[in-house]
Amino acid sequence: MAEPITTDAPRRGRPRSEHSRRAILRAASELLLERGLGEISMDAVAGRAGASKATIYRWWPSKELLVLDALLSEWATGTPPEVDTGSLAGDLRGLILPWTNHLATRPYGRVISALIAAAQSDPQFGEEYRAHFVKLRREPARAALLRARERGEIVGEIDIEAALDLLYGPIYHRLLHGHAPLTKRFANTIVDYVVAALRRPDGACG
Amino acid sequence: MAEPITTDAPRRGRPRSEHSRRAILRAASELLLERGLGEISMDAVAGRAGASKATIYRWWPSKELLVLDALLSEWATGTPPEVDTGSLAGDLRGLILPWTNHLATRPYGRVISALIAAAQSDPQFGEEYRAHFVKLRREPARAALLRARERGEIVGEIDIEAALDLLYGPIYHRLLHGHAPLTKRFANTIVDYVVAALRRPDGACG
DNA sequence: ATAACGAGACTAGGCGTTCCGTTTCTGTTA
DNA sequence: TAACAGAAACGGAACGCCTAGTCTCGTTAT
Repeated sequence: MAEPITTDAPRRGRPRSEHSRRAILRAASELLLERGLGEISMDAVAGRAGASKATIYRWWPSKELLVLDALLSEWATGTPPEVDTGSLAGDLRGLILPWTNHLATRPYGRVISALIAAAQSDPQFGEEYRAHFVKLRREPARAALLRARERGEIVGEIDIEAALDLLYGPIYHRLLHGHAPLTKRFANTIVDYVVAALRRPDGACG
Repeated sequence: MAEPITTDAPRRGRPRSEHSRRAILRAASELLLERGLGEISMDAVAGRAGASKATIYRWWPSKELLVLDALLSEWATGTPPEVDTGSLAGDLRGLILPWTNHLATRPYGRVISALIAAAQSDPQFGEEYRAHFVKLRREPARAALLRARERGEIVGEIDIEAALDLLYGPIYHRLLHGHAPLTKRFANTIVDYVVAALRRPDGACG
């Protein structure tokens, strides 16, 4: 995102300052944690980073995309480790528990909700956000569901996409609405419910 | 919200203009549907309503609370009809399907997400939002779950709050993230999953 | 020669406030 | 009954303050 062009030939002129790049991302990340997205200004980011706003806009097209880059760079929200525990419940727990803990211990809520709000009116940003924050999370869970189906742990006609929403939706719901705490116990309960729902999608027994 | 004081004695001075009040709420609601919350301005609301900003701020303390009042007044998001169909699936379907349809046919997403974002940094507004948009929806569903437990349709130790999140979370998830469509089929699938999960919370049979 | 850098002025626009002259009510006095 | 004074709301418009994003300038590194 920050480097739209990648050329092998040496560039002419003064090269980009790696020091500034890191300072800007760090400042954006710090301010994001202290306040929310709507409560920080580009002037504040520039001031804390010791950079000028011109430099920021030279490399990032908007505040939202700078913030997205800062999150991806500093918060280490990379692909979760994909472990195969041999059971659907174990696989899902391995995905959901660390992530839920991450969400609950940092002021993610206000940041994520501001990103979602920004995504509503800026389709390009929305696509970028979904690719990094939503789809990246869904794929390991989708793989776990497919493994469970191959093992015969879940049977019948399963709506995989709906099952993924059943898993992640409740977590996001509590994160964004804050009507109840986002505890480890809650995450475990959701995983239990999801597994139970998929084992008997029609509620029958036998 | 608009009438902080309710006195029976007639007030002195010029009374509040009901015409202006309605015009302001109508203008706010219309602009909200055409654009989002972040894309409308108080000047635009005042202009369309033929009112002055001073009048708006005379009765509503902020843009967010004006919008909340406009939604509650114009969008008729009253308490859903509480029907007792005799089965948990029927009760939940009666609650979820009309609401999902409502969300899908109007540009609710961008508005709701902006409200959620505003709620993150304004606790007082957040409480107001949750009371009207979240708690109001949860209570009939909670009642349906309790009826099902009394009937013996669901047994064992049920985490009612988590079950409500399992029901509403996926809907909000698709509404806000837009990674998949919010169809009637999806809502039905979620209800089926929830009922299946609650019948066998531990996944066992027998 | 080229291009990025920091500093800072600048534009454009939004929220919320304040002042102004006017309008519409109530309460009092003649 | 009629006039008048006070109270409070009204529309219009300007204003202060803040923020996103642009632009210019002199400087610095390749």
